[in-house]
Amino acid sequence: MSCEVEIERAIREGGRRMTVQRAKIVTALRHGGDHQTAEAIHARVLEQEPHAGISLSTVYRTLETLREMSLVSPLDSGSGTTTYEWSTPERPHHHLVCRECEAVVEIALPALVGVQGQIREDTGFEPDFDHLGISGVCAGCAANR
Amino acid sequence: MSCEVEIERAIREGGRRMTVQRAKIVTALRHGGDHQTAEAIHARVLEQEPHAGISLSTVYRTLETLREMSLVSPLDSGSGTTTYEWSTPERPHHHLVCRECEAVVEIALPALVGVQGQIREDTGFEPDFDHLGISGVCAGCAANR
DNA sequence: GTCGTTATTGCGAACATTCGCAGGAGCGAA
DNA sequence: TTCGCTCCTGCGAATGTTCGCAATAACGAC
Repeated sequence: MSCEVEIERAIREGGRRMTVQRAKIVTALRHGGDHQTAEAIHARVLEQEPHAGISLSTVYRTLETLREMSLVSPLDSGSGTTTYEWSTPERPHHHLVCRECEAVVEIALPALVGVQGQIREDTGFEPDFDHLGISGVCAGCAANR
Repeated sequence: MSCEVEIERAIREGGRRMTVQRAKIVTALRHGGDHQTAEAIHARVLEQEPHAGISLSTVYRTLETLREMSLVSPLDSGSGTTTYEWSTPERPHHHLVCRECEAVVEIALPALVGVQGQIREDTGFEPDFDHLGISGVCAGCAANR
């Protein structure tokens, strides 16, 4: 999923429509770096085109649509705000979110594939293990106690 | 942690105070079954004592306090409301939350202990793996597509 | 190009949760 | 028992996010 044209085609599949708003949100997401909040994406769109008049609701709805298509991954940072990043299936990773300082560390966890298989066999449930947000306490905060 | 007196002692440790509000919330939690929302706990307290005048903020704050003490486990059901259950360290389990029908299935995942060890070794991060909420799609919803 | 269907948008209200503040209450010390 | 410190509470406002609705616009069919 490297170029905007491919994304447009992906959006059209399944009866979805390509709109100017969606195009702008996708561009903002892809050029704005990782872990952006909905508010930040909204601001970025308005900044580049002040008369665009895009609404925050639309940003949220588009992000939800893109998530359904596995194009973006939300990350609940624990502090009440959700951040979003463009999916990178070629580089699967998870996030360790510190409950105290809210730092986020990326980590690859290939061992989870086994757990995923176990869940599938035991229950038939298909877990979303491609982008887990794991909360806990980071090394720094643990030392500070 | 079987009886209210022990809980009271646990709360007092660490400079916390035992209040009537906290006692009522603990009772409501322990007698109200699993996976209650803050609103439900609040309602249960008021129901048993209509003149108690306990506020919803206090319910949220008490739940947060109890979570810090690992006495309750929150579960984000994905639909925007969080449910709470009394911790059962003697019966460790996780929750599979279906993204489509919101059904919740409990599952034991002893294999996660290995993953926990890997995270700890690689990063020094101490993950909260005692009560994970794993989202995905349940067998029924997967079949219905 | 025009038309009709219907997905999508913007708006404002609703929702669940958190926060700031001033008053009240718990608990240790005397 | 009283006192004082400070933790806790209730209130109302603020937060981030979702929802309902009417208006708009995308896209396939002709």
